[in-house]
Amino acid sequence: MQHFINVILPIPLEKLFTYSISETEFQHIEPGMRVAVPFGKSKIYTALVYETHTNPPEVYEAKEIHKILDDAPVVNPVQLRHWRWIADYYMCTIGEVFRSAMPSAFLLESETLILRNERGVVDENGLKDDEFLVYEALQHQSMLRVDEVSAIIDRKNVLPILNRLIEKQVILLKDEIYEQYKPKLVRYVKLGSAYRSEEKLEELLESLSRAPKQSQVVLALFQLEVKDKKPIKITDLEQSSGSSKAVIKALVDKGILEEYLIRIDRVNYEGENEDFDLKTLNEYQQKALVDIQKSFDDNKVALLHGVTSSGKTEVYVKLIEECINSGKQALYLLPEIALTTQLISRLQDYFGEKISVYHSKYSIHERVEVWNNVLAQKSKAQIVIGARSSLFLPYSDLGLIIIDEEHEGSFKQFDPAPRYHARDAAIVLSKLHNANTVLGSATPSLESYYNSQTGKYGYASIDRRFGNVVMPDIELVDLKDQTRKRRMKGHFSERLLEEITETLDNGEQVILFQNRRGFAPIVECTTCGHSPQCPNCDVSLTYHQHRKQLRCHYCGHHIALPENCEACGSPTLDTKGFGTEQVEQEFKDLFPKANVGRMDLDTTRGKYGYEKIITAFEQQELDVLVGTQMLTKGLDFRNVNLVGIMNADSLLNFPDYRAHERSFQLLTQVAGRAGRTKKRGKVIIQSYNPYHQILKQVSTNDYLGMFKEQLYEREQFLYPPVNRIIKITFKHKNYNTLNDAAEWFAKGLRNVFKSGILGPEYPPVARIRNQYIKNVIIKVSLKQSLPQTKNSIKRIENSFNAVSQFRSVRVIYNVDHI
DNA sequence: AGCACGCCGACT
DNA sequence: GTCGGCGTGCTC
Repeated sequence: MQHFINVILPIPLEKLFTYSISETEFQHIEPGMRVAVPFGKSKIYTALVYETHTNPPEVYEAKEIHKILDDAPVVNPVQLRHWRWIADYYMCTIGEVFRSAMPSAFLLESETLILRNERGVVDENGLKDDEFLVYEALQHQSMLRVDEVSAIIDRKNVLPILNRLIEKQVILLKDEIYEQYKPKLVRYVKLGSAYRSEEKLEELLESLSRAPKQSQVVLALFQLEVKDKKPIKITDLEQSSGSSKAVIKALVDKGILEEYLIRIDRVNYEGENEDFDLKTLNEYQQKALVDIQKSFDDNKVALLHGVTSSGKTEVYVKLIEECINSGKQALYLLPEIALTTQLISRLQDYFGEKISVYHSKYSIHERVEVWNNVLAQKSKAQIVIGARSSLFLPYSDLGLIIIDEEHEGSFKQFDPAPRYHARDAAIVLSKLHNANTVLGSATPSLESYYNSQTGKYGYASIDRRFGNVVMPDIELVDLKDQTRKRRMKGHFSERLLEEITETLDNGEQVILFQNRRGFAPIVECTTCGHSPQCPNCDVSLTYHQHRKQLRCHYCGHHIALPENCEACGSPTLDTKGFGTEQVEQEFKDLFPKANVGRMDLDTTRGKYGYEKIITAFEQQELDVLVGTQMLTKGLDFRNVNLVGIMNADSLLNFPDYRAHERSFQLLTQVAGRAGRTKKRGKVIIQSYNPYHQILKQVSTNDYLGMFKEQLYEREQFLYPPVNRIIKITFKHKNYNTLNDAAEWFAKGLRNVFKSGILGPEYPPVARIRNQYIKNVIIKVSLKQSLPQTKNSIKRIENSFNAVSQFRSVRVIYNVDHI
């Protein structure tokens, strides 16, 4: 009997692929294991076994697998069902879900290596120039990679040449597969076996008397051994002996020390392991906890609506505690930017080593380790705290999912497919595990609040700040008025300056918020009005002061700041608009004595990027922190008493139906950073339009008013939560092709759906990386069947692809686009 | 998605 | 005359 497996490949193809396996392999292989399979003419992919069977495919001969990569499944059946749901709901392939769900180190890569053919007889004169170059290179190097060959002969397509060289017996090819994950090994030292006895030791020290450095090392080693009674890392020895690697190496070479390797986990909690007593909840938290549990009993998702610094985390901690006491796993999801050391160490205080962290700043190796720990149901991974991708870990027994900062748009993956919403996908996952779900926020998304109002979700609230700290006092400042009266100094109004002065005089800290998005500093010629544009995208270049550069935020193109206007030649270039950099600069000029720090994408690169700045601010080395939305999340600064919002209008004027909701959320969250201890905090919001409803609602903390008003608008214009939307994006490098294609598709949609089709329209940035972009939005009524709607769309796409002209147009679906 | 195959313009 | 452009079709 023949045996086969159907596998998922990490490529955007809808179908599963069938490979043949031997009887022995059949005994061994289970769904969820990885196999390496040949695909196409020359590629080897990591595939995931979906099922095994004995039905030979009818129309083709199945290839054999290359090899089995796992002894046991690394993905479980619940995950596969979850992936299937994501692929269906978000209109992508299961292969795309597979690719983004696994740590990249699990998806090994194959590479063709070029080796000398030792047995071939080479006629050097019979080689062409480029062939000779490769031949020559192989005389110096035993092997070459394909991209190296391509660099040598300065051409992309190297296969014809390689084929000729194989024919001429110059080279051989070898397929190399890399398993990317390597366990981390740490180097340890101990005393060489020859020196273990007392007298030998004395002899040794004697003999080293003329090598003070070396004897210092040996003595330090003793001390460490006595102190810790644990193996000693080379790095520790180096440190405590105050000597160098070279000295230690000399001792190892002499055989006085022995070096050995121990495999260790990269992800380790190294804090104190004392049990923290959970503070008892106050009455409001307690009430919320009871309400949440009530929702759980009704099998409902619970929405926890608690104002900023109301102590939601303590409620989560109680829930997690309960969950892990029943032996189940718990997942705490947060937006990437809210995953700060502050929060993690706070949770580690409660749960110690039971916590694993998983997010994008972790290395691929660390991710594999967390994955394996979850898979093995190790207790150190019983609680996972992470960003949206931690949804994909191989949980076998989830009891609780917490989605904190539930309203955050960044839970929706935007760029590579699957374009999933982690909150919604988490709710589905939770259902698959029969687990409980809590959504938490100080400013719930309209969707979630709506669901809690219709009874789909349960609802719990905390409307008081922890310790009865009062909500901050929010003051609106009219920039128009201030400008007219000439009271502005740069971008600072008189009121804001007064408050900053007072706060600094009191030895308290200030946060200044400027969201740079959509209002970046551009350069403009004051003579002709020209501003430098990106050659690849339809945007003005933005000015970055620290490098004196103009940069494109979409494609990364950058040039040095020109001296003269490239259109009219006048040296009258001036910056317009402002971002965090400019706020920082102006502030320094106004308050030369204060220490100011800046927190935005530019200053927080790297794994410890945020931490440096946050710690400096926390320890009050900085008096003022200027930043973007980054500083709204999960940060708890005790000594901040003033928050200044430089310009609220850029948020409000965003061309998008969610702009108002988002502004309310963002401003409320930023305002919540002020006055987290006894004293009442102060917030100043500067705006040209201080009578805007949203600003009023922010200043009076009127969530309900905002909800009602926004919901009314959504109902009027058929937007979520009363309707679903699917966005289709078309991209092509040719302007006309794109327009024709988008129109054609939209017409097809209008034929089927009659109403609810918007567009095609250009997005605010209509060309990125030389690709023109158009969007079509489909509003899908909640009564309409979603699967049927998607089917209709796919059918239109099929006929669309039959038009040869349109085949090269990229079509991207974004279900529930935010 | 990649990647090879196949048919047309600009150059060693 | 070749190199390399990208349109087209396929991958078990």
